[in-house]
Amino acid sequence: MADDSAPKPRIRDAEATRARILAAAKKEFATSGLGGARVDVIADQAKANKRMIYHYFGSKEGLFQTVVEDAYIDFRSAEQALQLDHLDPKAALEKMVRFIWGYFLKNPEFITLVNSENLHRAKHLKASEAVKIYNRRYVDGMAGLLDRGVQAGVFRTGIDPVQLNITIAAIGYYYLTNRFTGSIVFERDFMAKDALEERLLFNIDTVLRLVAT
Amino acid sequence: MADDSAPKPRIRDAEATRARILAAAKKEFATSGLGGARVDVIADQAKANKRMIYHYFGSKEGLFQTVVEDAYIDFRSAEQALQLDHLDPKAALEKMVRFIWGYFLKNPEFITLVNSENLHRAKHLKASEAVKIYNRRYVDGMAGLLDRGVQAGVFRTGIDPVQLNITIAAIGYYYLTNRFTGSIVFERDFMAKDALEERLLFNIDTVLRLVAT
DNA sequence: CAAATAACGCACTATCTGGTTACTTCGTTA
DNA sequence: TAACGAAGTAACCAGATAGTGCGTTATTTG
Repeated sequence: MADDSAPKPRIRDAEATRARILAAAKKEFATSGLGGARVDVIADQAKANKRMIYHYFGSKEGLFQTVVEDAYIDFRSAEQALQLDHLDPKAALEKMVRFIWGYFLKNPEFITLVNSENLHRAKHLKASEAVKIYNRRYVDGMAGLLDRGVQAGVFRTGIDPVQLNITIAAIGYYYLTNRFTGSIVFERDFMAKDALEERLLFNIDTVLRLVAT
Repeated sequence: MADDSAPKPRIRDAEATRARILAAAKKEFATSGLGGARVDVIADQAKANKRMIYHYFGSKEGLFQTVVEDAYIDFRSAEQALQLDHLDPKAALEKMVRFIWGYFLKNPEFITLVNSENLHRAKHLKASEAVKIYNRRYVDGMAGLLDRGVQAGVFRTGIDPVQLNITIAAIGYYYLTNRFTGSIVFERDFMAKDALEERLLFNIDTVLRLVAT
């Protein structure tokens, strides 16, 4: 491991090079998918040599795997940082819906990476124990939130936190991942400011009605 | 156009060859995406010659475009055939949710094709006027259904049929398209019979609560 | 039945692509 | 400071890949 606190800038910097490759790969894989992505393009964009990619990641698929795993962990980490405990259950749930929507909106690569990974039947994520751990913590948090709501008499009982989480993600994810075909077939601009705001409010409403007593 | 009622089987059959290519292409594009799909594989699978693909469709992208457009029209056509008018509004809406879920489940290629098309920013669907027409008819149908529900006093007013339709599709689509990563991170088999049934019921509940007065 | 038309297929190519070989340069430390 | 390992690079390769040129054969039609 490199010394993060090294004061003098190094000309040779393994960490930095690795990070540049990862950033470039994330972009290229997100834009073109695994099959469409080009290793040469990634090397160029990273201002690195193609040989370095194979040095650090072994293969194109190895690189893809790292990109996908990192993206997943980033997402769940950001979620974890939300601190919903001190909010009342309804407010906490609304904040969660807003957060997930905002994350998808600000990180469009996340969505296309997840799509790519599912096209390949999640074979790159299978190994990752880290992803499971992060997710368990998240589901527990959602279960706790639902319990609090039931105690407070504002949520109904018997809601599966996993189903609820899937639905919260779904109503944002689907709208955004299919914004191109959606804008054509429904003949409206899915990414217009008003349209985005309208969708978010509709989604908050959907979720609150779903859990209401 | 070929004569469908031709009594004697033809060795040379343009229609049939075209259809075989289209079917093989649908499968290959759905499995590997546009970038990952191989023209040679499509030709093989179609028991046709690669030359025929270029004869009928001009290019790999031209073939992809036809596949995507056909898939879209198939979906909306099936939807149109539902005949919801004679059902009471709640039953009709539930039938719609069940239909869309069932369609996604039985036609997994549809989902991956739509994902691919959105990865490419819907550039292949842009030209298709047919798709828009089919969709308009569908949205009108949904609007009519909502109106009927309001008249009958079972649905609330002010629901945008487009938002509702997006949500109905979303809660099924997301679950199914992300079933591979979902099964890993949530540590349950998304495609188990029980899990599928549970998800469908959860979704019907979600939609009925969303429109309830 | 002859000629035209359209379906079909072989064999080829220019280019691309993931991956590698062989080498140089830098930074650290014994 | 010598020497050793790690970072970095350019040139290269074999196989793959989208796309074609051109000839052949079946079907239709005047």
